[in-house]
Amino acid sequence: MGKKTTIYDIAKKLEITAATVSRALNNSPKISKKTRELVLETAKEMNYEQNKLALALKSGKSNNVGVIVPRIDSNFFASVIRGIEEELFANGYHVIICQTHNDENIEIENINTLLNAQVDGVLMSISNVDVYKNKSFNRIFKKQVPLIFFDRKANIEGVSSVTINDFEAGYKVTKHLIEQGCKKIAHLSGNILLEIFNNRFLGYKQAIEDEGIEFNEDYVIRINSTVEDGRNAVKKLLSLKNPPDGIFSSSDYAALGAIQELKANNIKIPDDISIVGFANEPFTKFMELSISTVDQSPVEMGKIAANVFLEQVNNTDKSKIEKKVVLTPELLIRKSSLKKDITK
Amino acid sequence: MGKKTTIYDIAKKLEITAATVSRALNNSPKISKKTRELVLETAKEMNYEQNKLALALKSGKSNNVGVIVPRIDSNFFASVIRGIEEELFANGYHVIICQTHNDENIEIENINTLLNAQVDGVLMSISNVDVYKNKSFNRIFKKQVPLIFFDRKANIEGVSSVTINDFEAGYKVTKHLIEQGCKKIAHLSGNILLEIFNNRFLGYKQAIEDEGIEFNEDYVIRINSTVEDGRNAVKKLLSLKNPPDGIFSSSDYAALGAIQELKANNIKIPDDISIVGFANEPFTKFMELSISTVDQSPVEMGKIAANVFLEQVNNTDKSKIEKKVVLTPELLIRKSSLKKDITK
DNA sequence: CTGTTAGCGCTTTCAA
DNA sequence: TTGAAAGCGCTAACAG
Repeated sequence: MGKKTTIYDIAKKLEITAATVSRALNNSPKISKKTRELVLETAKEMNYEQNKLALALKSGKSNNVGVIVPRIDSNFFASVIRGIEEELFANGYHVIICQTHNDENIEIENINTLLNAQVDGVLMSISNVDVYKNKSFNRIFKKQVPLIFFDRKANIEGVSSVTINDFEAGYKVTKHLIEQGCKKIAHLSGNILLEIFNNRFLGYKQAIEDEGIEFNEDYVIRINSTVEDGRNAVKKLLSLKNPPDGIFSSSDYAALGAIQELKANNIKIPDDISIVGFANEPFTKFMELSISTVDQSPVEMGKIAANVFLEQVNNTDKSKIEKKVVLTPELLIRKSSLKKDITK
Repeated sequence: MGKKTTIYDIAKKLEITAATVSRALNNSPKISKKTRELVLETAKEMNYEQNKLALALKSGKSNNVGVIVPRIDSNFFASVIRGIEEELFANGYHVIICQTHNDENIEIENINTLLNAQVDGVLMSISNVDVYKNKSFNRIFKKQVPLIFFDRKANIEGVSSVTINDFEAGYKVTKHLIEQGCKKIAHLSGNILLEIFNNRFLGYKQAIEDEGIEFNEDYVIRINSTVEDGRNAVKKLLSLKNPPDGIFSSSDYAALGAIQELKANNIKIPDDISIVGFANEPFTKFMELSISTVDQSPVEMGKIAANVFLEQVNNTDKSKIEKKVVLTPELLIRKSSLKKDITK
């Protein structure tokens, strides 16, 4: 009962050979209709189930892909994974999840164990910018396992990636704030070593310069994407001799913290200070004072990353495919940055 | 370069046999210190990496477990999965994610493909109450693959589960509303066929009866866990000749919709109507009018489910382990149900 | 159309 | 302490 039936069992029963059974099961053309039906029938009778492990060992394809993210319990990453899973499951792949918690050692370990498990590909959002310099990381290239970055990528030649245009996002947000009448715009940034944060910052900078506003170093505060850091950043900003009248936060959570702190100081939003976040976390929409933010279409990002992987893995000829997909961010203007007295 | 080195390669180089290499690599006691060191050394030199697939085929253990949830992009499920992954990765297992989108056919298909992939266990939150009656589902018992339910479980003898005490949760919430002075308490329920929703409902009913309040069928509305359904439910409630003064929603999203609709009708929360949700979704805390809710400690739930699996899989003797873990829900009282003029 | 054979990479008796 | 050989379950090349 615990023992599973193999193709040998059904071969023996039918007094044929395992190869024939295999052919029948796989709809090989070189088999008679009669035996095929017979095999299929008795296979069902005997509750035969294909052992994918044997197939995997034989073919060298596990039909598993690894997905590595900092953590899964953030709406953004969970949504990307949702997209990946939906697309890949439909193509016969399973998705193995790994979290790094932004720990470089764990990140490397994840890659190692995934490769040992013979995954057919790795989709990841890097935690550590320099991870690709690690020796273990190079196994992925040596083994020629398709690697696709999404969102937090490293810039490696020959490696595909799916991102949004963070520069454009930063530019759009800043432009929007300026159009709302803001002249002194602060920026809550993240780890500038990560491309995404650097690009958002560069977009911000470009926008204010394009509008003839002078760049002020004091207005740029580098923080983590947390509510608390957002609050602290605002404390710092308010203590400036010339505090800002607009804030572009690279994180919704920090934007939330900023709003809390501003309210605690009886500062009116958006009239005194307008604010825009980033990522379109669900709560931004639900607040009474809804928070303007940037949508990154994470589910679509996941689907596209999955499809880039599929292309790559199905690409038979030697030509290396390198695909850099850049999605257009969508600025969602909500109450936190929309002044009522402005008529456009 | 693309070809990976096997134990045969290193055996050949050292002019020993693959078996010896295997023993050296696995720290078998029956091997000389000298050859072991030699093997380990050249293994490193040749960049040897164990092929887990071969091991899996040989041993019948894949070191993968499947996790099946309705969808991954909800904070609750993502958090449970986070807990599962953290616990299982530390024990050498990989987590394969599957989503059902509440589609029974997909749910069955997920189970089938996971079993074919030879997972060592399945942790799931069921989408369809009757899924266990499906013939395919029974493969899981025939194969003796450990099965653990979390949150949305079916009541099957011999199957372990990790849940919260939903009855207690429903009871606590309702009692709290009564203590706040509510006398006419409505309940937004879910699919009553799922134990979790039925138990919350039963807790609710018990509480009002314990307090001498008459149960009113009109106050119980069965909806989906969405903002829109929450709004519609409130519309219905407000149209009653005797509308409620308190609402216990089995879903935070529905609670949010309810609040939106109440506000649209200029009804004061919590003074005119108090409201409590369920699940402690992040947004409930962030609203200006923060929403009272029930925390289910999802990360811990995941960790426990993982540990129940580990116990089960490591249990060598024949004795069936059936473990039904029931966690205590925590009522989080926030603004939406805390009347200022009440002094306790 | 079907059978024979070999092999994917590893572990594990059984002998030596 | 090491070697030889079998086998996990499947597929594919080669014969017939």
